[in-house]
Amino acid sequence: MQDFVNKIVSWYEKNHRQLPWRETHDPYRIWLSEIILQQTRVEQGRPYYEQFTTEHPNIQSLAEANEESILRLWQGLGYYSRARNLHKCAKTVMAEHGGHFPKKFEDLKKLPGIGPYTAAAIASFAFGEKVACVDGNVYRLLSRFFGISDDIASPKGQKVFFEKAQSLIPSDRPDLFNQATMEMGAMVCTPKKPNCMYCPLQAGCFAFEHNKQEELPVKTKKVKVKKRYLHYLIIKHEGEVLMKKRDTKGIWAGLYDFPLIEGKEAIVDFDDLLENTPNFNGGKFLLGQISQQYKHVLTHQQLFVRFFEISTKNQAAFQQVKEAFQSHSFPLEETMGIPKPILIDQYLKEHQLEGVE
DNA sequence: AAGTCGGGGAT
DNA sequence: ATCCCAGACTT
Repeated sequence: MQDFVNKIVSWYEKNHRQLPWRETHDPYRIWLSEIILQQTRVEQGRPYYEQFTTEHPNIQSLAEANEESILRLWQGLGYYSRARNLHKCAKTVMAEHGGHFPKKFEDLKKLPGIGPYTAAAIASFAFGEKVACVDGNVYRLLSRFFGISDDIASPKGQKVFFEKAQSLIPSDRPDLFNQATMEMGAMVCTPKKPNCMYCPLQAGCFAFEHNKQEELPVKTKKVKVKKRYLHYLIIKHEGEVLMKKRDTKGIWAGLYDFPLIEGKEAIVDFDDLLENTPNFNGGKFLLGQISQQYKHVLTHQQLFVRFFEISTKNQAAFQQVKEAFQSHSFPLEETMGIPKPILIDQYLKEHQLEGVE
């Protein structure tokens, strides 16, 4: 299969995109880019990479930052456990590895947030180790070219593909091979309507010959989408608003949102909403605007969300509600710097949250 | 092995 | 609407 390697590498050398993390061998920057790019498109991740490297040019800087500032930088990227593991990993590298990443694939894999793919990427791009990167692009490319129909969602299938890639990777410039397989998958061997007419691997491709581009790769994993009905209370008092840090499990872990009332169905007016809300002295609050219902779609959940704006001039009542929801009070102008789900951030930006006082 | 975790772009 | 993106972690 020397031919496969030669074709793909020479295609890469002529056609690849210029990306900032390809201009360096700094393991810190390569690691950072790989974490950002997990399940994330290059064009979505790129500005975050620029922000992170500007703000934290080295791993020591990142390790010394506090977690909330990292989450704030990550805001909008999703899969926030990546950000928390990023920070944890930086601290581990500083504390246990003298500020230098381990160089071996097997050792890299032990660090938080670094799995088989990311370990292979760092080991090959930063340190030249001969270990194959197998991401979604590579599954697709290998599956189609070689006609491999193992399920890429199963550990067994992942093993098959890793071993196939490992059998192909050349000792000379393994990093180039890894970049090339991923770039081919991203630019030519795309999920829908692959560009077979421009593909240097067209001759010899199983899927092209048998017209099975749409059936490969095989992926069984099925996602069931849950519907949830969220009712946020935006409670204000003298220019301050209550916000609550979310638990470390579930969606948006570690981010801030508002006091939340969740129900099995949508609630439309204040009376119904506050009926089941403990410690809420309705008489001391002024009920303000009720927002439209927003539909926020995630991979596993459909969220139907409505915001209820409430204010009070009574300090004691405000304190009482604050404690009832185990929330914190922030000056409105400080909410900008707090890490939030994109939904909350957009609502805050669109509604200056003035008025009702 | 199955479930969970975001937001957005392409089709 | 559906799929999936330079996947990893938890149960």
